[in-house]
Amino acid sequence: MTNSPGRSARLDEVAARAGVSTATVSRFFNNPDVVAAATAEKIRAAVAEIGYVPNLLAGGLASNRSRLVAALVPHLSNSIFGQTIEAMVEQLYTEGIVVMLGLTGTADIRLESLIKAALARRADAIILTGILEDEELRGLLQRSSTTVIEIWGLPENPIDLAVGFSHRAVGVDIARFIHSRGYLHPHLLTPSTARARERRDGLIAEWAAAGGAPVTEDDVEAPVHFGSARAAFAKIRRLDPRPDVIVCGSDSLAQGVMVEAMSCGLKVPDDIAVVGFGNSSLAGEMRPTITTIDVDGARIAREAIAAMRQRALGEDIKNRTIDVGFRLIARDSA
Amino acid sequence: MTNSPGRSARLDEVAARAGVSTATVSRFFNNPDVVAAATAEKIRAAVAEIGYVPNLLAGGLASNRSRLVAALVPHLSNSIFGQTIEAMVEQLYTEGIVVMLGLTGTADIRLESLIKAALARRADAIILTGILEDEELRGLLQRSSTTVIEIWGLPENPIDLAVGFSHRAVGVDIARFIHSRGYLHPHLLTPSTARARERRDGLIAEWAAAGGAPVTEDDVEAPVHFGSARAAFAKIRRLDPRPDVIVCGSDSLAQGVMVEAMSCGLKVPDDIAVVGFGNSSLAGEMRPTITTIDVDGARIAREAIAAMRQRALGEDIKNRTIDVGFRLIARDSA
DNA sequence: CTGAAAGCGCTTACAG
DNA sequence: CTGAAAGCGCTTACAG
Repeated sequence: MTNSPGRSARLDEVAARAGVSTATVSRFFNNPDVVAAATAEKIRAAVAEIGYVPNLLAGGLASNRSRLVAALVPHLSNSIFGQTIEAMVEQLYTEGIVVMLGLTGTADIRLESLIKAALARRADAIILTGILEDEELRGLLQRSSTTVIEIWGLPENPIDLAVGFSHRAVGVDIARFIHSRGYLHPHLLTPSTARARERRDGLIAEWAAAGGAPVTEDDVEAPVHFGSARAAFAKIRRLDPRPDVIVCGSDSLAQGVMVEAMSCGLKVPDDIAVVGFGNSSLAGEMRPTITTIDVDGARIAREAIAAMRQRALGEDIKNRTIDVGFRLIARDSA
Repeated sequence: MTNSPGRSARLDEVAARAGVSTATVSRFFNNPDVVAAATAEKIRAAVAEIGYVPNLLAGGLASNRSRLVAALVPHLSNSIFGQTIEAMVEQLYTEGIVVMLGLTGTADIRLESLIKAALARRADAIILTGILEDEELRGLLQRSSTTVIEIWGLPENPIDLAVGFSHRAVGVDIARFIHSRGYLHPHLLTPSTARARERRDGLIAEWAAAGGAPVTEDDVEAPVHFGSARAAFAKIRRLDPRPDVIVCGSDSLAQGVMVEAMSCGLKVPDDIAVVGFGNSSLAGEMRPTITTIDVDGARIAREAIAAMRQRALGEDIKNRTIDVGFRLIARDSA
């Protein structure tokens, strides 16, 4: 609790005060089991008296461990990734690892410089939500010793590790579901992202295979706003035959469609059914409740962290790809 | 584009290849204006050939600049802070500064260890959204050379710098607004956070001053879910006299109340009016649109970053506190 | 505009 | 269980 402002205490000052070597103080922080209880107590006291906070820049340089994980997502707001990021930050926090948040937006150039920023800080791991096509960047990542974990999707050729689920399978499941419920004219509202398009493709293929009538569809610019649904819905009303179920690329899109439909006097699901994606909290709380796809974002975070830990321990990782699956939750809206 | 996996290239390898000293390569990255064009070109080529990515752990240690800003917020999901975080990450990105995201939740212990984590990484600045009471922690921050910026609120005694607005003034403005609209029985739905309570206090004081009838109220546990509104609304219906306007601590709470009210056959605002807070995108897009308080989260981010920059340049900062204000946006819901 | 060299504050084999 | 010392990869006065 001493120290003049500006200069922070160093490890050797703690060591001097505790009457031990710097090596021992370092061990006290990084490998406490090996230091004797009495020694630890002296160090603890010295740390408290001096108000010592270790310099992890120096520590990271020396140990080659930054205790920093980079999480690169497209957006934060209205984003389904928020859940995974939140889970990741919370879980990593308990091990003293911190998350560097990178927002890639839709520009590839940003993804590139964010990856370099993460590499420059010697991030222990880089979590990627986007799909990285650039061969040069993939090579840069592979040559680095950093653990790279692609989450959310399930690339057939991962850069390093991957934790996610098959978006195509989601589309297939939704097709089967709406078919089994007897809907005849699905309309797809697909955000302009690669993953949403995979789901769309799966749905259309399965729907056609089941002998369904042609599907109508519309794109919605990502990131999706609650209100993107309005313009989309106006178009839908003019369609002939009018769709009897609208499959939305996100829950907030679904919610927007429902609010619009209901404010036009239509009943959900009787006049028009709606399916969402993501099982955000509002899906269960909207009236009527929203039929959607549940993805366990916290589990994705857990599996990713478990993989990092194995890597850090130098263990061999058998499954480079982990499928966490998903669940279709049938509620009132469809 | 060479290098075996595992070991990354060093600055001296670039220097050797370019035929210059390490000092010059370092200047090329950090102070490019001082290196001759021809020299710069040689270095650029060497960097590309080797695929060099600087080690910012070493750079930060040597220069005492981490290029890391810590942003500590309570939550990400359903959070009004997301907007500010997003703006901050985006703006800092252009200057090569990265954001460490800390989630403080509601436990003070987490705030403490997150502050220490930020200090340990020698963050160039620490952005705090919560209110920090702990004297010891305040002292630790003040003794450090880190710039501390409290955002969102406007403490009368800032640790260092503050950028935000008066939550009490928000309450006062809402009281005046609902009074001017002729509402008689406001009901307050207040999330259990310090800031929401300041707004509540301001509203109640002003309402009383204007001679209004006693206000009814209820607390809602933070973080507020879209559906927290349901239970709250059930209680409201039993109130006598029944409130004619519900002042909600957030837009999603307002939205939840509206959905509930409408599903009970009540008309908004005729049977019951609703006021939100935050002007999230859904406020303008809900039907009816939501009367709310707009806060310019991006501006908060901008002002905070401007302050950091002044600090970094060693300039004197005249205003330790910046009030960015807020606006009441009257829409259809009240 | 450029270079030689000291220094930033830790960690970690190695030896005991 | 502990210590002496080399080393991690940069930056930056200082001198030219």
